Amino acid sequence: MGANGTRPVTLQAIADRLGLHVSTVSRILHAKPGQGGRVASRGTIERVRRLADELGYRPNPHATSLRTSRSNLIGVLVPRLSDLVLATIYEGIEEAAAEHGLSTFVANTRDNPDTRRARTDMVLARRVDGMIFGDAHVDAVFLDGLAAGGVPFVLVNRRAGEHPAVTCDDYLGGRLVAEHFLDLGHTRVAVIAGEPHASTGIDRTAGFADRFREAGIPIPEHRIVHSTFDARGGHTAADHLFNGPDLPSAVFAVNDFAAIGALGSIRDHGLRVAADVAVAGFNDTPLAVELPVPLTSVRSPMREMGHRGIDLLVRLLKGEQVTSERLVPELVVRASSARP
Amino acid sequence: MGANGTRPVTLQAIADRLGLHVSTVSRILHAKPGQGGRVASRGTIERVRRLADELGYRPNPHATSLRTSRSNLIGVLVPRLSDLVLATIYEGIEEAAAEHGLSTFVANTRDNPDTRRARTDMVLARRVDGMIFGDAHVDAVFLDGLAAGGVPFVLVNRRAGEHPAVTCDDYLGGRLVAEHFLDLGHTRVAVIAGEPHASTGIDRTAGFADRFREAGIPIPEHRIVHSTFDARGGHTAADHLFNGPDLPSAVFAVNDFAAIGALGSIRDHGLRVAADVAVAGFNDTPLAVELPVPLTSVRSPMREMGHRGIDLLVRLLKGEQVTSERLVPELVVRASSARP
DNA sequence: ACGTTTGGCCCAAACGTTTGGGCAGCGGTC
DNA sequence: GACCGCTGCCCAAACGTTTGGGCCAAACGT
Repeated sequence: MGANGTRPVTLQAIADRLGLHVSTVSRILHAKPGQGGRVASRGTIERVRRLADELGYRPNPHATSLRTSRSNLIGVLVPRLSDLVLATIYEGIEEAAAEHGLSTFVANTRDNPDTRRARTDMVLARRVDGMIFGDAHVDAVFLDGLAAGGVPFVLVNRRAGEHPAVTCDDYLGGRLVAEHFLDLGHTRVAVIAGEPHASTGIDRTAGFADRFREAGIPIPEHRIVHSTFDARGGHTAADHLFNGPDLPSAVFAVNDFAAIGALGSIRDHGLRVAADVAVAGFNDTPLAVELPVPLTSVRSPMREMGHRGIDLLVRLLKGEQVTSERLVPELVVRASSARP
Repeated sequence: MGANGTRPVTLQAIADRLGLHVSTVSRILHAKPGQGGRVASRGTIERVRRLADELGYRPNPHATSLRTSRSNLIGVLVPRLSDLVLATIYEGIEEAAAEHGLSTFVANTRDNPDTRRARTDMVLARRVDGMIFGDAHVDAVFLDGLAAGGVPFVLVNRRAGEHPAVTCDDYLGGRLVAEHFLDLGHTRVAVIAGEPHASTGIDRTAGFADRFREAGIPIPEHRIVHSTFDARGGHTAADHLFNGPDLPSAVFAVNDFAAIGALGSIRDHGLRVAADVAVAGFNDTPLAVELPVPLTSVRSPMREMGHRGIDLLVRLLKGEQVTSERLVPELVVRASSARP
């Protein structure tokens, strides 16, 4: 644009100045260096290239998209960008997209079906080439519908149905924490399990619970409590646990922020972290290490997930067959789960 | 789109089915209800409208943009979305943009001039109608150039030069904290001042320092230390303060995350928050209240800033004269600055 | 009965690209 | 010297909209 500036320079403008046809200029500026057959004479190519960047030629993406019906745009839907986990994943997506010459379009759905529907429509109306969902619900009915409609997409962070997804191996992550708690001799453990529709929470909880069951210590239902993925949700859930008669000696929160909320609750209940109750989180956000009692957490490759998500989508758009990927997590032990 | 799906329905398709001309259909579907002169007969309008949404007509934005050279796209640049403050502001931007029928395009610049330049180019190449910068540097040379180029933009969060900006009244925020520390009787205070190129850090620090100077207690240079805006940066800066011989009794970090990092440092130095050293942050992020020692902080209307930013930009795009806005902050006192 | 207005619609150009077909001229082969 | 295959370029259509202008018929005024 440029209200005061010169009109943007077009292929036509370049062609006119050089006495060439617009199509010739188009081919020249288009041909990737490595391409096969030469498209014009050495000299012409040179002149066109020079003039193009002397004039600062920028192809008009709308014209291109109109003509080719490819927008090089990717729509990304996340529950909320103010969730550090998703924001970090999105940073990975953006980086990788830029490497592929793609631009991304991100929208918050708040994990709310109506908003998701509305935002998806908006994004689709923009004629994106494909989508990435970071907010999948395990019941994949929405996504099934979309897939049936022929929209190419991949999932990140959460899996759903058989749709291609890049996730952390959440089940394994849960097992790692369980293993650690078992090592410490904990038998009365609790889980702050996140939202029931998110595969992350489900799988992390399942891995954790399975490992304890294998150790002969099944976790009673009332010690597994759902929550939102933020500090406040973790606080509320932990209140639930600590108001009951059956105090846990260790708590696994499936998300660092929920864990921080749990720390708040523990404080409010006059208990001491580690000494009275061990706490572990998930994702190993940068905050974990800075907390007054540093937080044990499972490191998940968030940025990497974004990268892989784009890679997967790009392959999908090329028509390749793609399969889900599961990245491996790593337990980082800190003072919040020190040996009592 | 829709690999398997039907071709998207166009104006032409609707026109053909109804024996009308495409231009007629265009006008009908375009006319906002409240518009003046009728554009077609009642009956025709009805038939077109009905068929359009029966077929699920979606205007092709590329064609529209090509024709009108308006994209209804806004480019947003932020240092990093994984900074909760910016992510929250962006959520506000997105909400407000959606209300105006605009879509937003966000990119991370990492506060790095080269990346900023590159991302700006990319966004401009997409022919956005306007931009919002959340990463302005006080030396506005980059923005001056852009403005000279005729690109319409506004700033949020940080101000720079005379460019229209929506900010928090950071200076006032700094004063509020100073006032509070003075009330508590602190005389040896320090500031973790953020990055020297960000107006937020500068103004908050200035407000704080000015108030202390007015109270006859100028703050020595060595107790004002710069830092990045994240936990690690705050930690490092605080280490600086607490490794010296001249221990402060109160620390103002211009950002909650830096404050959290300071908490980590205080812990490492065997000091107790509040009892030994008071701490205050800025932004009142949701984490502040959950910390083991809840954090005193200045609440800034982040989401609101996003809203106002879009409003300002929209007015600017309409050609109106716009002026900067400064939203008022509020001090929230918590245990981290309890009376010793 | 005859000009003039109005309602309702169509025409065509334009926005900036991409791309399948051409069509000259030129160097070589038989 | 007829033929072939290049090289280097041009032509024109198409993508889906928007929009200034026009045209026809009906309604209106006197």
